[in-house]
Amino acid sequence: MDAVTDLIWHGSYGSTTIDQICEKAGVKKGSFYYFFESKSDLAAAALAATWLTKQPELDAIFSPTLPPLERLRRFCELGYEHQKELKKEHGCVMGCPLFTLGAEVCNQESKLHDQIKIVLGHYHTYIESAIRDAHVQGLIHAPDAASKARMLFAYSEGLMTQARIINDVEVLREMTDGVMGILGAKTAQRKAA
Amino acid sequence: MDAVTDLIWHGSYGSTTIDQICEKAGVKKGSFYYFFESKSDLAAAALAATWLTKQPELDAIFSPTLPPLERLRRFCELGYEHQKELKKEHGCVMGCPLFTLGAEVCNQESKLHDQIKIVLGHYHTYIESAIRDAHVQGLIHAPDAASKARMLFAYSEGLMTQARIINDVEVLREMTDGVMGILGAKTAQRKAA
DNA sequence: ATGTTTGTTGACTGTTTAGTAAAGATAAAC
DNA sequence: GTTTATCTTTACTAAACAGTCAACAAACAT
Repeated sequence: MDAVTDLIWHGSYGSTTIDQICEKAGVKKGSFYYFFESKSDLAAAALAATWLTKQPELDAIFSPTLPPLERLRRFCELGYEHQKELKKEHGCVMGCPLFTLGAEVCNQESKLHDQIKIVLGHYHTYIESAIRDAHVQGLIHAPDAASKARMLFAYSEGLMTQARIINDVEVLREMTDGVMGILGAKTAQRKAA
Repeated sequence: MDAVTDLIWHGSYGSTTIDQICEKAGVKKGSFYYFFESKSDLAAAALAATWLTKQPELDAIFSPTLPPLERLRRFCELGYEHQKELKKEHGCVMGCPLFTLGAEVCNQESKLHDQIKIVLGHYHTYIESAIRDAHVQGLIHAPDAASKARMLFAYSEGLMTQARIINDVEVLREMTDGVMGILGAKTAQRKAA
């Protein structure tokens, strides 16, 4: 699973072959087919496994005990730090694997596509919940939390993907300000003034 | 070129084979290699050709004779209408081929990647120019037009990609309001009030 | 008419790929 | 210690794949 994650992330789903996966994992193809029935099957399993390790981290960041805007700020900063590490390690900005992969396989590999939609939905839920809390607490004006969440989600994923395309992690430093700006939060308003 | 555009757009770059391209184009493989030296070469050429047909359209939308916010509004609405047509025709939301493809091939196919960056840069330029004009005319407060342009770009491309992933064109209807909101333009402020 | 350029074709090669199946290993269960 | 279940490997097939090349056709210039 680590092997397939690395290979897809570095290259793409389509450019990753089962032979490559097996070689990287140090496993023969027969073994592969003993556990998984196809590449998409493995990819979906790897996605689910990755999510299980990410979930506690995100639960901590989006803990309701934290001020809602602080949750979003940490989320943005974590994304930046994470990508920075990946760039150091792999030499290139990876972006959000879910989004990149989702865009690639959405019209083929429906099982994998479904798995991606589920995990992306989780991320969306975190964001929407933080926005709703922020609105209730009067920190921002966002009567339609779902709509604002879609905006934030599109922006953050778009920025991640842009960072990948131009291979520059520094564009992600704008994410916090960008998100706060979209929310009309005070930190950004103070800055604009 | 039409064939490769369709195939990549519907599926992905990696899942598109030269045989498929030739079959769809009604051409034998020998002819293909007479004009192009590889799949990435063809894809880059197709991108450049598509851009040449798009450019006049965008020049019209982003004409300096139009009010700058009107340019952006039309840009968003054109994106929605265009995707709606594509959905009718192909049965699925295609999103922005440049962005999807760019994210897929950025760590391989450097020539194609370069071509993508060039065309994406053009789009960026249109947006930034409209923002700068809007700021000068006092329609919005955006002293750093480049930064705002990056935001708008990330948001619009992110939303396009999201539409592709969830195969729903209706999320794009929010783009105009979203863009105006990010810009802090009056239309959105009025709505929020 | 004849040679030349420009393009097209089919038939081919060798490689990579997904996927299979039978034989072999390992270790726990009885 | 032998059976059984769980894995692992080797060796294979058949299809898909990229890429080549000599022969063929059409247009066109001289």
